[in-house]
Amino acid sequence: MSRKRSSKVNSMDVARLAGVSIAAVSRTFTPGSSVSPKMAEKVRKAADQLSYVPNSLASSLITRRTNIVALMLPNLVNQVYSALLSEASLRLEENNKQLLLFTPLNDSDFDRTLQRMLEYQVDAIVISAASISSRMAALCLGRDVPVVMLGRHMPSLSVHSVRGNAEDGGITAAKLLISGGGKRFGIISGSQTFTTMLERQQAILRYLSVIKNIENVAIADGKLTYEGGYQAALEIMSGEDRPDSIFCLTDIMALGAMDAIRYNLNLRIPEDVALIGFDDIPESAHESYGLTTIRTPVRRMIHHMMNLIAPETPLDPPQTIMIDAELVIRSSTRLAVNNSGLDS
Amino acid sequence: MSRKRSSKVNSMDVARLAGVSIAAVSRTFTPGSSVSPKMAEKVRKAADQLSYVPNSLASSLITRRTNIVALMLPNLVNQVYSALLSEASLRLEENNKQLLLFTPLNDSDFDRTLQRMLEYQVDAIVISAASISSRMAALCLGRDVPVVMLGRHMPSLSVHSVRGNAEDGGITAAKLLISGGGKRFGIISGSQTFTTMLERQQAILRYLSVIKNIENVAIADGKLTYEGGYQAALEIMSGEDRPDSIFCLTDIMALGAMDAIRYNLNLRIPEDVALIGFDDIPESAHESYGLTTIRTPVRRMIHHMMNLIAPETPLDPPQTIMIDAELVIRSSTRLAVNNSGLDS
DNA sequence: CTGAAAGCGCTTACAG
DNA sequence: CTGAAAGCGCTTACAG
Repeated sequence: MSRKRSSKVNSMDVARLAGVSIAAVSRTFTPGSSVSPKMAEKVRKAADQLSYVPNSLASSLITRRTNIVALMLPNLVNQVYSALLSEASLRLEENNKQLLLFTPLNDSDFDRTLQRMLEYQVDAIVISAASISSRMAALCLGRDVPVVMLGRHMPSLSVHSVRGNAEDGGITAAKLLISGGGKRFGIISGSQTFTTMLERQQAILRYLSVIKNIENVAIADGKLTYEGGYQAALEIMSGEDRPDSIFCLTDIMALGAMDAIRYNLNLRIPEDVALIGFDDIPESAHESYGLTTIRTPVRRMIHHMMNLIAPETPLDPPQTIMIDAELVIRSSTRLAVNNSGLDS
Repeated sequence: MSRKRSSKVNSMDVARLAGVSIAAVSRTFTPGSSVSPKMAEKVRKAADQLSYVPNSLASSLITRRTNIVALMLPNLVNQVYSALLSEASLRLEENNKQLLLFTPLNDSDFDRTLQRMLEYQVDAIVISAASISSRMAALCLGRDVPVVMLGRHMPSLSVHSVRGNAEDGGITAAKLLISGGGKRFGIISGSQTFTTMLERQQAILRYLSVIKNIENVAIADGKLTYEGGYQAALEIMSGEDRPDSIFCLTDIMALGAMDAIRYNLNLRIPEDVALIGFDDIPESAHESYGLTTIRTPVRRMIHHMMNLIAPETPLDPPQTIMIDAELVIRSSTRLAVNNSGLDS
């Protein structure tokens, strides 16, 4: 069978047909190796004839580089993660690296996932919105594989991290809603296991409290989904002191909240209620929504990630890269009624 | 340095510490191998002590299985692909397989991408909405790696394929718009390089023409994006014989079209114009849209894909699995004015 | 159940 | 520039 023969073609077969050593065929397929054009020509011809495909696993065994980077994402229902993945895939592809994707089912098997990444000898590990034990972090460090956390910082871990400035983002959001005349505030929050959510919320609450002396803020859990945001909005808006301004800790929840407010509660946005989100997912720009939001700087995050996983970048000391918040104003918020909010 | 030592721990180190052979350590880490509990215990202890992580690349060299399946997706801006990826990732994870992701930049390097997949010795190749040369298909077949195309069928290729029934979907959509009283029709189409788009469009046109004798259908290219759909809708609606019914070959374009119709043209949906999409992405269910659509059966597609890439499934003969269209009625279409449309 | 040995397909000093 | 040889870290008949 041609099938059997074909599946066994290796560098020796090519070498034999070309009448050269296996070192020669290895060299012609290794950019930068010293082979005469004549030799390379012979080898390539033989390789083509046999449909030879080099085994990168075997070569990785020796070179100790796989050109595979592992990426761990919590899910893809939130478009931010799609965007992160998409951008990472693009940049990696440009650099001839492969992306090995992991989306752990339950939060509990992060460490097992990490273990599998190491078994595959990945060159680097990128983790978004998930945690990792210090034991595993040490293991990665010990094996010289860089780890970068996206959108989360764990000072105790001594791994790289890249994230938006949640503190700054929260303050910017708070300033905007206040400047728009906001008096009563609500927050639709997400799972507290995501530190980013916590940081955003705390920044907002602190600003409201310290600067504006506002203490009673309605908070509801939007569960990081459209439906959750929808329900959370209904909950928040059913209270006696109905908010006129709502912070949604992610855009996807904000979209749900907007739909609930418009179509279930029949209120106007931003006249009756102003909303601001976080992330800037594509849908937020749709004319149906026009959500004002604090953008998650996906491209810049991936740009820094690429630098951090480069072999030239030392693992130690771990770098913490913080990217400034970027406000995207659309139509879900009110214009400043005066300058007091923005200046204070 | 502990770093250096740690990065060199292999089965020999473990064997030495445990006082056994390397075969023994290999066996304790290979489920189903015959090792006495006593031996396994000794080995595990030594392995833990050294933070040993087996090198799956080395073992793949011998077992000829990597447990890696390669997935090629055109992009992630369309949420259908996110859904496909998400579901595939989930199912693969459950089966202890890894997902190696490829998103080729230009259509031209599909073959090069495929080559790289083979270099990594992936167990299977899954391709969505992209083409592959017959040469590469033969190469995969020759190396015994199953290839399954998602949402596209190429009879000439002799690889597996799984897809929704585009013909049936197109007809279902046409029937619905006709039953809703549609008289003048428009189509917002996508890139013709995607056979699925072509099939949907042809099914619609054929049905309109053959069954209803409707020949002049306005067609505009929506470029498979929200913005493209928006522009295409403006274009189609600016013609003299303004359509009262529009087919959008993907939901994402339908969303753009809806926004254009409502907010730019100030027309009502479905009273002035009815729209139907294809895919059923999450946004289509949002209350702001309520898009009636023909669902792409993502879960069932991935389910079949998993079966097709199983080692038990023979590569030959290639299987073509066709999944029936599923109509999801929401509020962007009109109710049947009478039975004539649905019955004919 | 266990170990010694061959070998998976490649790369890389080393010597020429 | 080229080849012979050692070796990357593992698995698997084979013999005991």
